[in-house]
Amino acid sequence: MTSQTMTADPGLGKNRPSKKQQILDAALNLFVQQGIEATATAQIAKRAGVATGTLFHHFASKEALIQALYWQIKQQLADAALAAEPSKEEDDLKRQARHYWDCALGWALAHPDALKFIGQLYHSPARDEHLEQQAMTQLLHFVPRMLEQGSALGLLRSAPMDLTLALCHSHFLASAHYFILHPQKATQSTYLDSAFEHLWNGLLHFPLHEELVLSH
Amino acid sequence: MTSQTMTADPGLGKNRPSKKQQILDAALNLFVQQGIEATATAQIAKRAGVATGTLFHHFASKEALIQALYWQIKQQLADAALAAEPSKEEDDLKRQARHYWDCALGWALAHPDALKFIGQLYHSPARDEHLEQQAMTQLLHFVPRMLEQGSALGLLRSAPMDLTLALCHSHFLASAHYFILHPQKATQSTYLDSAFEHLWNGLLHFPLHEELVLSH
Amino acid sequence: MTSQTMTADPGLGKNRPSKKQQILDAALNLFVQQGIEATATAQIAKRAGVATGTLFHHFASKEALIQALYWQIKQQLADAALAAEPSKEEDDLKRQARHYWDCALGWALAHPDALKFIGQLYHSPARDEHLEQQAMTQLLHFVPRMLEQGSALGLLRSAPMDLTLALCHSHFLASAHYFILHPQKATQSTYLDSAFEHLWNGLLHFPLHEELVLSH
Amino acid sequence: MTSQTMTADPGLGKNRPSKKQQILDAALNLFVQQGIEATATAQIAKRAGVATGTLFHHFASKEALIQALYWQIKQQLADAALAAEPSKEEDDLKRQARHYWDCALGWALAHPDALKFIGQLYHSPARDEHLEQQAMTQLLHFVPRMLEQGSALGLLRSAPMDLTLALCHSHFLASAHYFILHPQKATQSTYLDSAFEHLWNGLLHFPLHEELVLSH
DNA sequence: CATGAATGAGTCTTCATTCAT
DNA sequence: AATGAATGAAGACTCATTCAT
Repeated sequence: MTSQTMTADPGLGKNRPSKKQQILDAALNLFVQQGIEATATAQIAKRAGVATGTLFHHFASKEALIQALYWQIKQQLADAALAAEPSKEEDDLKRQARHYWDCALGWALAHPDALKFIGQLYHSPARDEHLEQQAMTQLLHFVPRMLEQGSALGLLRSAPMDLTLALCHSHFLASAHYFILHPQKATQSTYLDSAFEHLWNGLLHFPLHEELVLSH
Repeated sequence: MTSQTMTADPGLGKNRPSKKQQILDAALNLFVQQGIEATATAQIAKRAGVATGTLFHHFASKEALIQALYWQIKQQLADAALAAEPSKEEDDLKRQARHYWDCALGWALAHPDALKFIGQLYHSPARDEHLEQQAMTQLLHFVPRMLEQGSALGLLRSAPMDLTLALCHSHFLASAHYFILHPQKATQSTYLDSAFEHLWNGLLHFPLHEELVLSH
Repeated sequence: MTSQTMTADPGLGKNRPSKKQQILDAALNLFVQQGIEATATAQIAKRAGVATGTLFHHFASKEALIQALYWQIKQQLADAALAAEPSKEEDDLKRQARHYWDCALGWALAHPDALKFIGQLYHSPARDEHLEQQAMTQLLHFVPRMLEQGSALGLLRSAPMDLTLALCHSHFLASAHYFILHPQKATQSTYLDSAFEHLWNGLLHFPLHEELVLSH
Repeated sequence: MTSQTMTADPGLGKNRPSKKQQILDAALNLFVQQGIEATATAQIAKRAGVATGTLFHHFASKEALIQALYWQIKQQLADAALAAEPSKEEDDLKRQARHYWDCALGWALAHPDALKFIGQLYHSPARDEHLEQQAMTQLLHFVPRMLEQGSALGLLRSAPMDLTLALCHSHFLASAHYFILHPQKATQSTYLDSAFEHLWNGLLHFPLHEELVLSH
């Protein structure tokens, strides 16, 4: 929660969020419910309790609003994953990975709309590839770091990094999406473990692998 | 197994596809390039070489067109995966899985637009969950069948089926997407193997697992 | 029922009405339910159980269909009123008028859609004034005849004929409409008498009139 | 009693009517000339000198515009009839009725389009029966009041109220329509008197009635 | 900063009519 | 005579954006 947008909230002592944030909140909610294109700026403004014109004072265009929202969410997600960074000395890479996974998944479950929004943009042709790259390198840099670490230790398969990153990203999104759709299953460790194991095992390097399969 | 839509093409001897198919083709192309919402029905019709009204003669609405397109693609994908069904006697489950994987991935690479379209719809709030279920059970029934088989053999982890299915689906989509974006990598077995291994290993059941990790 | 459209019904011995008549029937029904403009020719054809093209074989245009329908209905209404023409010797003009009124109203109640259709066209700017005149003079000539007769006898006020005709026409339409909307009231003579008396008294010529009012 | 829509005309000192009123005026004019269905919203906007969107800023739909227009006209008509309410002490009910009649007819002749519009809607299947009821009870309440009064005095026939109301309404519409079509006749008292007498006599109660007819 | 009426190009969809079969 | 796929102009309505207050 560190890099929270602190735009000099004009609300002074009051706890009411700034109009800008109200707009972002309203937008997120509506985008997820109805889709991005299907949501009119006027509707966002109404839901946020401001005038139509006000929206365009804070965001140059609808497109800019979408990108600001996207960036804010990615930032919050990274913050959440890094919130209580595990001691670097932690010798167990898996446990470390699980720590990040739990933090990120926990945040996702607490902010289902944010996750769904990310998902919506993921496959959109309007997706800003450059923005995505930035987010990954600036915010979620710990993911490639861990992968390299594990690979160097011989624990993880030495797979192409960019492919692996893409697969991890998609795996996380799919898992989070699943648990958001079935909230009661997010409380059962069977399901939670299974999702993480699926990812982790997929990354592992197994000398015994072939034997196991052939001698089934 | 060819459930190809054979709508008694009125072109008879001529090889020209039916207007309905022309519309579907044009729609797919434009949807992927510009996004679904950003594509006007009039533009689809023009690209298809028919009148605006013709589109609505064949599809009740833009929404119906989208669903018809989705269904057709899923059907073709299933057909492709089942095209040369491996001998049932095949004792190696992994090889069998790889066979399906290669067929499906091959089709995806040959039809990048179709894949991208599926991806676009995947996270859309307009997504018809019911249709998705139908597609999975009617067309891609071989996936759950294999998972159960492997689980019964003790080869695969006994994970919740619905979660596993969702993760496999997303993994396939992400992989295909990656190779479509980087076509030259789709010719290198390093990459191709890596993508499949990631999925397969994630599914495996390892008695030795914990030991391996702890004794790294 | 004399001038029924006898278009050489190709149905031969069968009792099924000709396609042309089926179209007219379907059109009437839909026009009344949804409005004329709101009813598509394709819908009429479907309801009539014929192809879209067939409609345009029998009627040059939608407009022509409407006019044909209008004419047919006016004809049937006139036929109904004249069905059992009272003996000319009938000395009581009021009884004679009531006879026509009852016949016409009876037909209207038996054909509510027909009446509503006439009503719809009554105030339409698309109304063909010429056609209306023709209908009045050719089919309902007995109305002006009676008015003149009554006026000559000194029984009816000598009011301008065209104004009186318009008022009678509108009175009949309004009455019929009322009884169609409230069918159970069409069985009570209180209501039926009241509607007719209202018209008839309005036409009467009263030397005693002013006195009655002033000395109330 | 002037329930005129006084929507705080933003024109301030300027005499230019609000855009909303401009739209209503343009709509009335075009509806009457071409018919309601035959008039495009874009055409209304153009005639009103505003953008297409502006129309839908003030009225949710074409349907809503029609209803707003209808309501405004009924209001103005009621205002006109009640403009110079006759002294309550007026002992002659007929003279009182004639007063209302003249006021209403005068307004109708001064606003022929308004009258024609009412007429068009009168028989439309799109007619909102509920709105009609409201208009009658809220705006034109003096009509049923007079009828009851006259009936209590024994002057008017004790006919069913709702039927009588419908007949009076239709009679007024037909009369107004007639005079609008033949404006020069609206200056001759022969015609004006005749129209009113027709209505009034139709309402009267005549003990001598039968005798008069039988002894013609 | 905030407002919300105004804009007009653009969207999806309808529908009377035609014509090859 | 009957069919129904095809047409494309036209319609109602939307919406991102601007601007005077």
